[in-house]
Amino acid sequence: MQLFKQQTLKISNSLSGKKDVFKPIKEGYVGMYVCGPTVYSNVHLGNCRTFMSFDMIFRYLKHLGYKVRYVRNITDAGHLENDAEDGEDKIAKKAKLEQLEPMEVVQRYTVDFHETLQQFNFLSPSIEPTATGHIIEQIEIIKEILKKGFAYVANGSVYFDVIKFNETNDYGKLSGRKLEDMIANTRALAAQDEKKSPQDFALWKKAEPQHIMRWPSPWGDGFPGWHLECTAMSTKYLGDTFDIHGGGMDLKFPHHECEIAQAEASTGHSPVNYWMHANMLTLNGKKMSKSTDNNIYPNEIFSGENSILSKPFSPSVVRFFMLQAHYTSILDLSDDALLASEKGFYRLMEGLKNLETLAAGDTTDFDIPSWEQRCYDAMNDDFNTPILISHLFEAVKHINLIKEGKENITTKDKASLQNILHTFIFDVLGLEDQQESSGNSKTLSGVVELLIQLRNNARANKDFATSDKIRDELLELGVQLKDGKDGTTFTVN
RNA sequence: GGCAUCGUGGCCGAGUGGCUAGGCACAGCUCUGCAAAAGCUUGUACAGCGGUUCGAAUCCGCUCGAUGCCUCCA
Repeated sequence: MQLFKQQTLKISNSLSGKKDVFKPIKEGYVGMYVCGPTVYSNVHLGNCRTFMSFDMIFRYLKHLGYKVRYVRNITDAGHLENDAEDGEDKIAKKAKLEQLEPMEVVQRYTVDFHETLQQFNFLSPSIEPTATGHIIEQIEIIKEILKKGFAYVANGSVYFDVIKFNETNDYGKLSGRKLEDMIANTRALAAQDEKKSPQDFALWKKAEPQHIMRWPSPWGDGFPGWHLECTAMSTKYLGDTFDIHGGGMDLKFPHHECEIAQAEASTGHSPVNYWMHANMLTLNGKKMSKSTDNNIYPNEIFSGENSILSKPFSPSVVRFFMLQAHYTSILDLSDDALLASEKGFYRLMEGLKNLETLAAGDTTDFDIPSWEQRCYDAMNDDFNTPILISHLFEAVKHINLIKEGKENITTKDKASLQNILHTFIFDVLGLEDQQESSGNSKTLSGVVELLIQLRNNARANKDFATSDKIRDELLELGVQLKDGKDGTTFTVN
């Protein structure tokens, strides 16, 4: 069952800039941390893509037999609007706006987040820590960084000293930036007096009297900086050095760069072996963003209530659509692309159903073991789901040929094929056959079967007016009849 | 302005120094009472211009274009 001993997994590592062979720190175990959402509004589809990519990665690692501890945080405090003096906490700002308690805001959007992810069939992470639950840990790290001399206190706030850090370490190694360039290109911001250098970032911010969310600290009442929470929570649950750290591409700089700096400053060594970045989902060719309103919410897609798409699309179709692109590529959402994915997805599900009904033969005209290995090869090559899906369609093609009587499969191979397909489609890709789960299916299929019988009787009597009427009217209701070699089947759209 | 990524056939989207991606759409054929479904076949694409090479869409350079980051964002 320890497939990882047979398969060589390669991962695109943003830190090395290459595809590296994955070797966990402790054989058989993987520690993975992914930056979760800031719960100050509903998750939009762009957010979901990142979490979906890591859900797929989590699933595949588990499938390979690794014991994975997957930590995905909830940012419920400390996320500043900007680093300027008037920096305001996103949660607190929203709370004032809506006349709610900050924790009420957090609760509302955390629930929304979970509900949305559930619809997409995400697995729960092993631990889902919150920033506010780890204030003590964050203060401890700040103390440690101060002790090492890489931070300074200014007027009740604590800042990370980037220039000092860069003397002994490499600030910018993840994002490919040089500190000199950054300094040369810094825009002159007003009210930066507290910071020694504009590149310095807050570890702890002093809370102004009107600030609602505040905690006591050795430097006075305040709240932690955004970058720090991920350092605190990742190292608390995964150790000072862990295997995989993931997140959206847009967090690479400065967020992840700062995480590296904080960890190296406090512990003296690099916190993460493999940095993974999921690319953006775009809409109208532009990145989805809460602040620019260029976004679409999952529920708007499921319900069809939006101005972009011609019809509703189910969560599995959306999931399939996203998995047809590699997670490191930018993907653009469009009606045409979703329509194409929807048809493809139904074809895949249809193939799976057809497989169950195949009659077994004496031989198999389809090299299943080598095909299976190609499926693994695709996933081992940096989780290449588009290639995996193309292989799945290859299997569908064979299934249809067998159904047509043009190829054969033995009982044993049929079971094996069924097993492999189920594993990849449902366990690894996390897709769901939503027609199956749509309830009432027993009644419906009974009724349709009856109509099929009536239609076949009519056809036998050459009463094509009746048979076509049954066929066409069923189609209008969304039931498509399919005349095959061994009788008639149907699908519901 | 700086850093980075990308530019693939009608659309979406993989990939590789020389050999079929795949899905959707379109066309022809097979099957069918007719369709649909399914199967088969065809399309010969890799932004432009140079260079390296026996050979490049794949490596290098330049040009053009797009996007991301540089300020909050997955």
